[in-house]
Amino acid sequence: MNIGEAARRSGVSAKTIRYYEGIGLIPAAGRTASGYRAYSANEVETLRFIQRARSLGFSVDEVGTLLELWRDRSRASADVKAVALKHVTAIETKIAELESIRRTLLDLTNRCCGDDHPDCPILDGLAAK
Amino acid sequence: MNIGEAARRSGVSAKTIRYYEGIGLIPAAGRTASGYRAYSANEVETLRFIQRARSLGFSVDEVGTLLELWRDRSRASADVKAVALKHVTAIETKIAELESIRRTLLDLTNRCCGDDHPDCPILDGLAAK
DNA sequence: CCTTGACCTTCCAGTCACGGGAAGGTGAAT
DNA sequence: ATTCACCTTCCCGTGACTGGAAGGTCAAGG
Repeated sequence: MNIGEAARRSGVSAKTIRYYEGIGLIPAAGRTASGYRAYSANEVETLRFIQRARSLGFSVDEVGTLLELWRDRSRASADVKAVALKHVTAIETKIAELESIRRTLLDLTNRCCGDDHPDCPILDGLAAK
Repeated sequence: MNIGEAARRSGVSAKTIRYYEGIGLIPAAGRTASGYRAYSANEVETLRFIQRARSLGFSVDEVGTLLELWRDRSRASADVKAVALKHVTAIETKIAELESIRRTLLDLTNRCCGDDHPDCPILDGLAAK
């Protein structure tokens, strides 16, 4: 299977597959006689794993760790859970930051009448505190 | 006032001030005879404005727009409000994404007992759907 | 047999918003 | 005269890609 087909089946773009190979996240794919990369169903499965992990916000580094655990049959599920829970904490921190920002912005925008006049509590709020 | 002092008073690092000057977000600062950048209280105020806007998650580009509006005495507050509300929408989208991810991850981690055994619903969830 | 078009290859550059660090000049105090 | 903190410009690296150039390959149609 060529890289384009692997990309279609995995949801990871050809460009990104090559990138993952370049940084060592996945081993270098086999090649046809003419130099085209060739992928097996197994490798596509790995790419799908990576795609799902990335879509859950894991960094490429964390995905590397998850891949290792995935391939390691003697892993402890506690190790996987630790990675996932650490990520959950990071996400919750980020959500809290965004909600704080959201509250501040809504407070400012609610106080701004938003008409033709120049007076603007939003700019005032940014200018001084 | 030297750049270091301006940095301390504005909360924007000296490195970042030079960067902002380089990309044209702020006009080039005046210079002393020996080539040091010199800042007035006014310029520090601008930097503080930028710092607050950035800390609310506005992109540097959006900050540029806000700065223009700030300096434009004939602005309509509606224009400012539009920028702010667009940003609020973007933030709310981001929050929704993160909460969706959080729910998925918590669902997976709750089903993973996290002990010495290799069986792991988290990896299974990433591997297939 | 030739061409067309859709593939594939490598490599370089750009994104965003900076931070690190090198190499060298300046200012003020000791 | 020296020390030391400050300043200058310059280029490189970050994360996770995406875009694009220049060129090779493959299968089908004329």
